[in-house]
Amino acid sequence: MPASKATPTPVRRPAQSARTKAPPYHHGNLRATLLEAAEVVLAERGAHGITLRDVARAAGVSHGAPYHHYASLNELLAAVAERGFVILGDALAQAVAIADTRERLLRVAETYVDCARANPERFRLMFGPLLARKHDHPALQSAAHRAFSFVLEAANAHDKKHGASLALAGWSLSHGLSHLLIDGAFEGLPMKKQDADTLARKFSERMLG
Amino acid sequence: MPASKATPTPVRRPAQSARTKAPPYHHGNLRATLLEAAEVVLAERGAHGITLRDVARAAGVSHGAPYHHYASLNELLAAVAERGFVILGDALAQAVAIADTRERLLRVAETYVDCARANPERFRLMFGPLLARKHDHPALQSAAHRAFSFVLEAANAHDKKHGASLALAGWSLSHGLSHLLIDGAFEGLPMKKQDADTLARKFSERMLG
DNA sequence: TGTACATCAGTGAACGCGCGTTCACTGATGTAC
DNA sequence: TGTACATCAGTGAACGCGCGTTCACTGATGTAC
Repeated sequence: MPASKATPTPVRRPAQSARTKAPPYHHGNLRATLLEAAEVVLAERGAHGITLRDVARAAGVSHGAPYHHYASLNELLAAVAERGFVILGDALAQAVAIADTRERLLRVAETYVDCARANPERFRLMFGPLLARKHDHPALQSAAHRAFSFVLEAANAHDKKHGASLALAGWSLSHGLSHLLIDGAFEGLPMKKQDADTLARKFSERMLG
Repeated sequence: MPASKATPTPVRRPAQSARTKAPPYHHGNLRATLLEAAEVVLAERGAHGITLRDVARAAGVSHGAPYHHYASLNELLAAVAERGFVILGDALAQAVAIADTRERLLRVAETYVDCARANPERFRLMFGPLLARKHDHPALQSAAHRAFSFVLEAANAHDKKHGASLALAGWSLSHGLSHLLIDGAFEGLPMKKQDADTLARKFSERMLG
């Protein structure tokens, strides 16, 4: 951390932001930069086609450099998935900040689907094979658990008696809608473009009666 | 097709079933055998880890042999996905063969989820990147369209006015439940094992009111 | 029925490729004194 | 402030690997006559 040094430290590290071209040595922020680069590559190539060497290229470092920050490609991907759950959790935390419990549930559904559509490949990664082995990735597991808990709590707040069942049903609805939308399964169906944005709310209203 | 020959044809092709060890030449049924082998490898390794060479090994032929039947690995995978939609479509065709339109919808949901849980990796393959490029695989596209049509029609039969919306909502519900179940997202939640079998029906009842 | 021959559907060696990972190295940094 | 040195975090060559695909080949089959 060069910033902790009190002396002026001239132009040795010129405005070392993540977007600046990386210097040959002591990047200073490579761990975070790799995570960002992985998101970019993921969005381009998909979880199937992502490669450690691609990520290193995108980050502007040699392909050996990432091993100083992540033990393997799998750990980097787990970090991306974890970040996805953190982002989803943060978005849901905002969504539930409303008194009306019915509207709260509708907003949870909307937020969930929006999150998936905003970054489809990351969404697929989050629920891919990594999640099945979440016990190997504690940080991923706890981030996922946190995100899920907002859904469960919102349902419980709305319906104390059948909260658990409502939560899983609503979650399933949002999750399935997310997948079908990003997979393009609805293509060819008579549905206007802007309708897609309102489906989460409409379907959830139907479920809540 | 050796079977079309009228003469007895002694023991040259000894009980040539798909399970018999393949003879070195002129397997006779390799296209179908490869498809079966691909399903086995898919279930073991997942869509991510499947390999043409693995499939050839599982089928008991050299790794060059598949090219006489499928132009590429991608075409073989498309054929597996297509078969998945055919199977799903057949199951749905049976499910909708009941007069009561409400019960019909409940059975569609049950069947959909059962199909996914019976073969999770194939389910993932069916809705994976191949589906997005379904225009390159007409047979896959039409099999998928047929399967989807059962869902849409069942909803229309139950509710002429809001059929389209109900169909997509019910489809989303079943699809999301399928994914969450096979991804193990519900693990750790207070839910008895046998409950999973009844979720599709319960959630759909909630949605239908 | 027998024979010649075209075609079909396998084999297995070979190709180039990009991958994940390792490793000896080295330049940059921070710290003890 | 200056110097010696340990440590950090890069580089880039190298490794072995399995992959998809191609290709010359050959054994088996079916057919024309």
